[in-house]
Amino acid sequence: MTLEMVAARAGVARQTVSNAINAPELLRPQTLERVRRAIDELNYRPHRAAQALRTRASRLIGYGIRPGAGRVASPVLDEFLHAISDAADRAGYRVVLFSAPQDEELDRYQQLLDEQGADAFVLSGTDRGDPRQAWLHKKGVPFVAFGRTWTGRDVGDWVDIDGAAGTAAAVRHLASLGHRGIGFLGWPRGSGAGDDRARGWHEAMRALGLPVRNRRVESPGDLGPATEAADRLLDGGATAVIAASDALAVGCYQALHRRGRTPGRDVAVVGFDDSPTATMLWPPLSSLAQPIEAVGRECVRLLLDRLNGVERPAEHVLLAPELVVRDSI
Amino acid sequence: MTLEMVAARAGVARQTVSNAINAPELLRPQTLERVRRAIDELNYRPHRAAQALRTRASRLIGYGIRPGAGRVASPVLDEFLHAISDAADRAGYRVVLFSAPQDEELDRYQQLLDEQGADAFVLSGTDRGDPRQAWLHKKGVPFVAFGRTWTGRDVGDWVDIDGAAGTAAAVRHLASLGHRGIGFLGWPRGSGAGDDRARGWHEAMRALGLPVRNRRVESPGDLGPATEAADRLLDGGATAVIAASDALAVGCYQALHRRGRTPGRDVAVVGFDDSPTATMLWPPLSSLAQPIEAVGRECVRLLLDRLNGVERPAEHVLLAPELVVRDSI
DNA sequence: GCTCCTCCTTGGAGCGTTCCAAAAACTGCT
DNA sequence: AGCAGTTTTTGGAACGCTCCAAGGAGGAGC
Repeated sequence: MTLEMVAARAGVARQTVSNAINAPELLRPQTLERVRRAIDELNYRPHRAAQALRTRASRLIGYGIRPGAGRVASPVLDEFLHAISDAADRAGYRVVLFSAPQDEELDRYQQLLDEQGADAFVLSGTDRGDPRQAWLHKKGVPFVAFGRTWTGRDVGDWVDIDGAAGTAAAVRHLASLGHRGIGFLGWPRGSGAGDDRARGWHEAMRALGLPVRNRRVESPGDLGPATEAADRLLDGGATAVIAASDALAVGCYQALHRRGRTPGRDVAVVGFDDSPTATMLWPPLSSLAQPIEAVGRECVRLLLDRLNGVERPAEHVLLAPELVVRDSI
Repeated sequence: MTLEMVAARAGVARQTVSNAINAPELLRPQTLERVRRAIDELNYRPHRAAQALRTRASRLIGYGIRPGAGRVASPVLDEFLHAISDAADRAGYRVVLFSAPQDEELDRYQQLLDEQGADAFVLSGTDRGDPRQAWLHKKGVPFVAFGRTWTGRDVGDWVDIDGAAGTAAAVRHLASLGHRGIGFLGWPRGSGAGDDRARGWHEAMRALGLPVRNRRVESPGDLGPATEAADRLLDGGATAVIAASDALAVGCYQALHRRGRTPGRDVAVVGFDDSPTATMLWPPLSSLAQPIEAVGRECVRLLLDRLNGVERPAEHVLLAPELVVRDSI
């Protein structure tokens, strides 16, 4: 099925059919109608490779995945991919996956560009000093990142979760219930997202005039270490705990159980991520849900700007997580 | 960067460079060497769209995702996508995502075929009577499914987790520890995977001469219902419980806690899926881990056969889950 | 030195689309 | 009806690659 065949059926020239699809305003209404009917009848769809060859645009968005990272990589990747793929689809783009082992990451991006296998990229799992942003920016390749580089010198568009807004909202919610001893159970300083979430807690506490001294603890790991860190908060008399992740919140649950206390009834606990685990705990864990769907949509929106040649300074979008209240409060 | 430019540099004809890449055995060693050097020096990579146009093959593998399904859709999708994308990459293929809402699913597959946006498909989330397999088979489109249709009339290749082998292994493991009252906590009859897992438990029990009467319960939902179902097993004196999923196993944990009993010490509990939640529970839940990575590799292996025109009857691969023993046993 | 044969290399054509410039069909006005 | 100006339609060329059939180089045999 080609343009030529549609053209024959509609009794017009090849180019006229092409125009009917790409620039319908050029056709006389009755011609357009005739061509459209032929397209429908034949169920014609343009051949993507031919379009790509001629227009030098693949209409594909590259998404590099780091093999071996396995299930720990990013628990939300799944949903994020759904979201960007869905949003891209609506704009006529598709997401193509490629493997990008960390040691030859940039080479793989280069390869995709060389073979014109993608017009743009979506990055995720960005961490402090990720080289990809600067590299892509220098090459003038459109891209958007889910996550900041935390260097303060971001050169491209990004969308991220406003961790600070999330923890701050949790603080305010807990304070409105009468809590004054609200602790923060986080990771060691140095990680961008971790520090951000801690900051939100800290600022909201100060804004409310609540004491922060000895109310912040750091856990180097998820299970045992988190339990010990939570112990310190509880020893200090905290009546509520906000954790930087659901996994850390589980540590707090353990610490409470060991003391014969019950999350929710005795001490309020709030996690972060709203992972599937949250509803499986008892009592169900309240958590800050990341609006991943919205992140994906925003990423694609920003990317489409670039793909359409819109000139504007780098845009940064922060989306606030939503506190999902369950019985742990 | 085109073939022509590489040819100019190597002092040969365009076609010779193409041969150097696609049929190196046709070239005299010294010519090949010369061409290879030119390719390296210029960092040449064939333009995928041009290749696709000429060879009528996009070297893309389509993966349809059902939008809106969200995080519940498939907890393992993430890892699976990594695996197939990685394996495909090694064979020069890439995975392209497209949205396929359930109500117009086949149309979307058709669309991709019409625009030659993919040469083959990987299906997942197949359930009883999934129409996609038969449809693709009729059209002669290469595909492979992660999961059976459970109709007994599968027309194409598939790879699946051997649920029965998993639960059977769990039964044998528990029996070897001296358990005789081993219960099965499953879903209502009618789901392919659920019945399969129940069957493995049933057959292994009988093979070991252990009683199955009143040892199988069904839970229509995850949390409350699962706890009640587990209660019935415990009332019946079961000393070990094998659950059809980690979520159900959590129900069993609840039932035990309510009775003041401890999983592992008092009653052994085994889940299925080895989800991230398993390690976050206390005590850490033993579970049957699905070899998703291997499933992905096998899927791609089968698919490549078809893409390379290998003629053979449909092949079905069953991969056994691995029992990950933690403190809940 | 010539022919014949084999092995290697080459130019032309075409995949299906869009760009471009030119032709054709209209329109309104004399 | 004829003309200029505008709108609509058209055919040729090109994107970068691989297929195909034909050309050239080199070696064996006379």
